[in-house]
Amino acid sequence: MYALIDCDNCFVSCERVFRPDLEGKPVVVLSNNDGCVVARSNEAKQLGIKEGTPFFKLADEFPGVKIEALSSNYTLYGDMSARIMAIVRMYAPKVEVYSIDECFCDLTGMEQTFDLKQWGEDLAARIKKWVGMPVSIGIGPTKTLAKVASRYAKTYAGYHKCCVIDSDDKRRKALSGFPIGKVWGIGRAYVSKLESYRCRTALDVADKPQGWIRMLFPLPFENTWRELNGVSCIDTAEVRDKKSICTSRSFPGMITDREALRTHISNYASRCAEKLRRQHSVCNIMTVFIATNWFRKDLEWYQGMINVTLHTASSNTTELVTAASGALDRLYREGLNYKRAGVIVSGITSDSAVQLDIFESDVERRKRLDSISRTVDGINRRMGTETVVLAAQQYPADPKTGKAPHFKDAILHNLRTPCYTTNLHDIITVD
DNA sequence: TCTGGGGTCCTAGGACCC
DNA sequence: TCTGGGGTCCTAGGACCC
Repeated sequence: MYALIDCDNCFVSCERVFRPDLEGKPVVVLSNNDGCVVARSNEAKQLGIKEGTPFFKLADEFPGVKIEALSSNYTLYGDMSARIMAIVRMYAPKVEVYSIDECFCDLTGMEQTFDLKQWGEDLAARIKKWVGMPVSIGIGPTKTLAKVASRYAKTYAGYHKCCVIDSDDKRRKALSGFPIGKVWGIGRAYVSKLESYRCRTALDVADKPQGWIRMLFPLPFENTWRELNGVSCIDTAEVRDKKSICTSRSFPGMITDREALRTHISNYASRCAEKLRRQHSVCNIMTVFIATNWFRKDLEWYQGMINVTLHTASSNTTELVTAASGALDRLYREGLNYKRAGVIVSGITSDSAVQLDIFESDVERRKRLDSISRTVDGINRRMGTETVVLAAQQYPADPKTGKAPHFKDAILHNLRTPCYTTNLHDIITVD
């Protein structure tokens, strides 16, 4: 059996722990640059606010409605998430953190000693009490069915935050009331295809013969079908190294200047290098892209993407920033208004087995650069991110303060709440 | 005026090889 | 007139997830 522990409206609930005044109100949390709605409270969902709605459209779409909007505060959400996962690990031996707001537990063998329904209810109550986060727990013989169960636990108060599917009767009953589009692994495109075959509920799909599924759908869909029928085939993944790592941003305004773009690209490359080193990896392919604003139909649209192959796989900041900077020069076109850019690294392997380039002329230089990057990581860990950066990463100084702004401040977040749990200056006071 | 960021896997098609 | 069969690698794009 598998359990899925899923936070209810995670980002909104994190904020409400420290802002009880937000209880009962429609609350939304916004993406970077306060762009789109990425999380909604139940009240906001009931109003009909859709995920992904641009923030600036909310006022038009819901005139006269008071909606509380907050910038996203990933430092806070990440810390709250870590606390929740720590509690789950006290309850189950095998935990797979699936995303910031959910995790799977492999409950194999626990059925014999635990009443799983009670186990789930206790865990949900514990998380609520210790962290303040409401969670819903679904338990079933496959991960997909655990997901189905968690949705029932979330929707109906009668389940006391935990729903268990532990018999074929319960499975069929749960699936017969479950819209096909809510099934894990079935998105928009499959829904319209399935509907054309009169499949509306999850049970309609589950009851189709395997040959029919195989003929009409790609391979991964067959796994979903099996899982709906109680055959587990999505196993608990151990924590794996990333196969690709991306750092990209949209800009608050638009950028035309090549050097301003270069500063951003350098920071993305540097951040990718950090992420690589954190998982003890190196990469030998780098993709750099820049794009203008897709939504501005009045301006020229351009999207450019370039792959760079590194002769020797690397994770040091200097080499990756140099590569990215060179790519930018090949991509850049004069006179355009750029809105988005990013760096993706792939061809990722372990840093313990780097194949050196036969023509590498200066192996010592490479070693020095790697060692500098490791030292900088250490300083930034102790003293705060971006304490030390390459000159290429530095933004022009603010004329008023004389200080160079940080990369992390290059995005807008006007409605940001404090980092209550990670910054001593932000700790809440009680009068 | 203002429209996010980070992943995975699969497939189709083209270039190339024998 | 009639033009095979078997691969690899790469890229672009689409599907899905959070």
